[in-house]
Amino acid sequence: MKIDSEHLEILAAIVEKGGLTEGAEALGKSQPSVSRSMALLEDRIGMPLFEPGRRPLRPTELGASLARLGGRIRSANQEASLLVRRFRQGLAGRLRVGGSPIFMDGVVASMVAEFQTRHADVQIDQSYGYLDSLETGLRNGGLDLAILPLHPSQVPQDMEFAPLLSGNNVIACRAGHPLTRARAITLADIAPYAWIAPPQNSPLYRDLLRALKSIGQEDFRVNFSGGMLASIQSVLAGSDALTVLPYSVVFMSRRTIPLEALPLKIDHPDRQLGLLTVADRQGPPAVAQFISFLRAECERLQARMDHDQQVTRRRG
Amino acid sequence: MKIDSEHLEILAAIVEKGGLTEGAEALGKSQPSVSRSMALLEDRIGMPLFEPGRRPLRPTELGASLARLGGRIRSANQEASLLVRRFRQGLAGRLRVGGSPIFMDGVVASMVAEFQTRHADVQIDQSYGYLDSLETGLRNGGLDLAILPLHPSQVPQDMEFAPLLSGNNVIACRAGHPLTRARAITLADIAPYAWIAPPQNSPLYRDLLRALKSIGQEDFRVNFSGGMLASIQSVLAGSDALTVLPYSVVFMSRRTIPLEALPLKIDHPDRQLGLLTVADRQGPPAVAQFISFLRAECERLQARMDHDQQVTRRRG
DNA sequence: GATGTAATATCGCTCAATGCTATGAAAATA
DNA sequence: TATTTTCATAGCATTGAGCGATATTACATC
Repeated sequence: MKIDSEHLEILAAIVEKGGLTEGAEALGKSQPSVSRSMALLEDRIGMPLFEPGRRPLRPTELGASLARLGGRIRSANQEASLLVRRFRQGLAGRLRVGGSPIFMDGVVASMVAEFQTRHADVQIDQSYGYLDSLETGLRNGGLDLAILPLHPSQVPQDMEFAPLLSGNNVIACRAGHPLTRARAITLADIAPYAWIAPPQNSPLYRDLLRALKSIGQEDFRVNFSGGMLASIQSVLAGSDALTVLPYSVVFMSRRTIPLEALPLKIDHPDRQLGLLTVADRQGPPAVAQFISFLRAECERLQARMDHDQQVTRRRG
Repeated sequence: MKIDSEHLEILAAIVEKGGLTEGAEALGKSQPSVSRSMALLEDRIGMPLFEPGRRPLRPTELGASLARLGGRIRSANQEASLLVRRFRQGLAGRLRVGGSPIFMDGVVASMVAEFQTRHADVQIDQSYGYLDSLETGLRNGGLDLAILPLHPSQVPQDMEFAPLLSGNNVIACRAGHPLTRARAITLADIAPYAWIAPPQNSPLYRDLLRALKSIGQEDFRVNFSGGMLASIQSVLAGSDALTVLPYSVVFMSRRTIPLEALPLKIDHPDRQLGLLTVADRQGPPAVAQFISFLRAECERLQARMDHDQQVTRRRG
């Protein structure tokens, strides 16, 4: 025999409030409605739930026991309502974000930290990849969101790209690197130093090649490769090696890792770091929350970077 | 916004069984029914519960979370069903029993112990009283059952009395008491010994007076009064005092307390120890269980007592 | 790919349950 | 006893659950 959970919840409210009328009020129902519900329940289980002929309706032993269970049901139900509300507001849920490694590690991760301090119940699953894998991830539903540098022409069919930051790269080195003391840097100045190479298949690696080509350096020596950002930062900080990084990454790293960008104009690709999403799919609300958060954060970051560059330029 | 608990239960079943069809089967409902229920729930909360376009229907993050809560509701509901079933069979519940002190302590308590080893979930609230207080207790619903010695003419209006044991009293003393060695006891033999008196307002006290009168002893000395059975037993066992007790109490006590009944015919009242209940009220099923249990136990006890008395008589 | 199979969604229908207001009955309180 | 409070019942409209029949869609297998 299956008992209607709704009935148990009503019973719990009545017992808790100490009377049918008050219970009905607490439930937002009319008194006759709950009265009839209880009569039906008593009929079904074939036993009295309330002591007969007592006016402030008092439960029998069985009624009290069932009310306890009804209370458990009620609390589970309330928790469910709460959960739904939080999900709707994007304050709970899971979020699968994929992106290019350097940018995710160097910029996005700290924003994730900030986001999670505000929305503690949003779980973020991060993964790494470049355009191809991210695109398929978005298409098959394995990703809600991709973050990567992209040229407008590269945006796949049926997808939307929202720029977050300018994608210009710089040549990075440790703070206090000999080259930072030079007023104007020539090809000959750079030649002696070894390079840290990003992953071979990364756009950043192609950027490195292009950048060096643009300043006339065709031949270069690589002394470290294959590392993710944390490794690159360590090698960079502990040696005189050079590498190519998005300016935003260098900028964000300054607090903890003493890096500098060489004041050297390099040919940077016409790309922007941004968000790639499937066009007509909004996914869980937490995605929208995260996106708007990211945009706001990046806007602030961009402003700080612009301001910083102006100051540097004026000084230089 | 209130979520239908039934929907959460259905969701839990679907997620647990890994598919809508199997979930429906487990719930004993048709597949279209649960499909529509889920569609309705999705409509209400305004968010998808299942990943779109997956054929062995897989829950979204939200769906899985709600399913967990649905599981809690389901288990509470099942527990409720179980509870009702146990109540109906009299295997659970609360039982308020009142009775005359000596008999409750000396006979009923050990039967309660036996009853509870079989029906662990029946809680028994025992109280003490005599006819008047027991009757009002039964009438106002404070008692489910009364156990006391009663003469048929004393049975109140609208109540039923079911005899359990013969109510004859005996003069009790410690085993090895000097009087037990006498072949025939005379009034002069008894005269020197002090008496333990039951409570002044108890029927047993009146029985004591009557018994002594019947054997011609008008004057007697009381050296202990006011004690409940455990005290009486201790005083009895540790001294040469005498008292009047129902034979059944002496009989039941023999195992632990070495008592004997004097082979002396006393005028015992025409009463029987039995159950008093309100006529047209069956109360909780546990009452019926307990009553039938008591009757069986007392029948066995009566048989043992009869047998024992025959043997004693033959020997004596 | 094409096709067959299994899983799910939709439709049309009936019936049970819930909702309300109005009102009656009974217990508690004065 | 009179009055108030509290619960039960009646009547009626609406919603949702239930079913079978059937359409649709994803997955599997060739």
